[in-house]
Amino acid sequence: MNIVEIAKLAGVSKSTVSRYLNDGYVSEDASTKIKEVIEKTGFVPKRQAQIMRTQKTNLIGVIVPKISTETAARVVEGVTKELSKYGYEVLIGNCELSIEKEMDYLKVFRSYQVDGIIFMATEITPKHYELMDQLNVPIVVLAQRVENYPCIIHDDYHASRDAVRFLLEKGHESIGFIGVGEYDVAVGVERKRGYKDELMAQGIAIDENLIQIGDFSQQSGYRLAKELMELKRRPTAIFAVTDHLAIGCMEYLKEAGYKIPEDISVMGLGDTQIAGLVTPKLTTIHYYFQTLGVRGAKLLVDYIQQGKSSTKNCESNFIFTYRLIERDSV
Amino acid sequence: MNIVEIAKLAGVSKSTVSRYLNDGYVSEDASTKIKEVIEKTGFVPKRQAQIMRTQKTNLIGVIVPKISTETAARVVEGVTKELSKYGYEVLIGNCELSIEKEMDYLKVFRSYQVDGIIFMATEITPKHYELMDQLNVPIVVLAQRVENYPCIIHDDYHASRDAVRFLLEKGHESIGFIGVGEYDVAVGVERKRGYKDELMAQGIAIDENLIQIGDFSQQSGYRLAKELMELKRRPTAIFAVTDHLAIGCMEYLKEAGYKIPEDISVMGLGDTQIAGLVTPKLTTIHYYFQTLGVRGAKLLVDYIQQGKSSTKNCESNFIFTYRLIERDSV
DNA sequence: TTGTAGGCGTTATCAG
DNA sequence: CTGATAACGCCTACAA
Repeated sequence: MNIVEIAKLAGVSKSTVSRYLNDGYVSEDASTKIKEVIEKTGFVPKRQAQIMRTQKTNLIGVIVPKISTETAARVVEGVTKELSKYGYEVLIGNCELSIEKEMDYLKVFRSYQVDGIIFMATEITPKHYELMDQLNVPIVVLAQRVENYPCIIHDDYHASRDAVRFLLEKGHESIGFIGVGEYDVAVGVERKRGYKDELMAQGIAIDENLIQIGDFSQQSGYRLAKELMELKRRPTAIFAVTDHLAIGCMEYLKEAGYKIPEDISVMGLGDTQIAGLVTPKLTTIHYYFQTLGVRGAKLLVDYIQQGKSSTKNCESNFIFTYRLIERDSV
Repeated sequence: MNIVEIAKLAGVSKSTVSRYLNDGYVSEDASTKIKEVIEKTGFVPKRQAQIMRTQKTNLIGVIVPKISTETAARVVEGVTKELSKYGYEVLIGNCELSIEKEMDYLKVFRSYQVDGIIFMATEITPKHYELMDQLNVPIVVLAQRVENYPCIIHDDYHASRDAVRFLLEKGHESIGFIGVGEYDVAVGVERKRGYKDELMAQGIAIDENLIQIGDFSQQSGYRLAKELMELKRRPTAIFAVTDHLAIGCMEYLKEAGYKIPEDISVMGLGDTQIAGLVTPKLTTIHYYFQTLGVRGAKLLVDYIQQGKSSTKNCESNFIFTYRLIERDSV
């Protein structure tokens, strides 16, 4: 069923049907006739053909590291919600933590001629840059700072400093750190930098033994907490760079018979759902992931509406604020 | 940049380029020449034009009630993972719990001529059926039983019975029930039916006071637990139809000074991430959401490969099993 | 092995 | 206000 058949049935030309569907610059007679036929047949114009003609897909590609991750899901929630306001559809690229897949989706999205791309990144390699540069479509990067492209991120450095300062103010001087590898700049580099800088700013020497690095898993938090507590000079508080790590950390501590926060304090970062559900409730820093998604989507839409064919060198980097949530683990 | 320009630069006809891109039935001379040009220009054939010609979009529409929900995210993880194996791209329809939006996406997906639809449903209305019937595309429904269409669901009825039986076997005879409205058949109807049937099967009379119905929120669990505990004839165990409700329930119980499971037992259903993280760890029933997504995707792909233009009356309903996870709350 | 020509379903331009 | 006609970029007979 296509526009020509509708035209035939309604006894008009296909241009008239097309006009009816778009500007509506059609006589009443023709209108009612066409309307009738369309309703009877359940005709819907094909987007592919429209796209072919107009070169506007109304498609946005969204790349996420892993959709079943709470943070990614929240970001996507925000992105889709905002985008649907503007009539965009979302092509989702779930990368299952594979960098190859990120590249693949970048390419696939190009072939689908998406109007724009939201890229929730973890690690950005030179190859990413190369691809992004030849993409010719507005791109907004989320949750990771990136050179030459607009990005929206949380202020990891200051969030981390604030967390440490909070612990310091509570009287802790020996603060263990559970982090992740530096390939992830936001989580691995910035949050560690915040930790160190805050300690130094308060005149406390960095004890490298207190700095433990693992991966993102809960087990990692568990294991590193053990390391920390088996040190001769044990910390009185532990700051983990994600809630997940903090939960793993608490799991070990509870098993080992420590009372939280009496014997040792624990602090996380991110304020995922579980933070308010564990016992004791985790003191952490709230990150506005959904809002991040909303803002990222809005920014992308702005670029598209400005007719930009690339956002390279559009260095409008937004840094999101955060909020310290005091619960029961410190 | 299109196939004609490439042809011109390579000194061949556009059909040769097209062949190079597809079957590859091209002389070596031409091949190397074309390859060179494509690499230099970074040309990528446009999907829209291909689709136009081939009428195959390689697009699958996925409708979810709310993507930031852990269950939905897990299902989508499975769906996207499986679909990407077969080279499909995913258009995501995040409905933010609005039935209108479900309809909208059904329509949008039709206009994009998706090759198939995965529909993670909550409530299915006659209007849904009407739309689905005229869609002319394979549809697989997930997590909700639906007439006339293939669907994959968890065995809510038996899961619920098993949960109750477990409680019974632990010596509880007065079991409170926290449920949700019947508009959601899987969660609202089936799980309640399981509860009642198991009690009756064991010769225990149904006490309607022990059956409390609310919404899906944690607060609902909290509030209904309160109702239950203020009853004259208090239950010694509570079965909540979702983990979330169970968590809310536990929250109230702990606040009110009850010891779990000494004073009262709590059981959930779903085994979301938090279940293993709360204190005490929640005894619940594990649901395989990601696998459900995988299987749903596979089934859809099968239908597509069979060339079905509709899955109406393809009543291949799969019922997924589940697993009772015994933790510390019973 | 290659090129020519036609068409997929729209929208946009331009006369009428 | 309406209709004919030419694209959009690709694939695919068919002929050479």
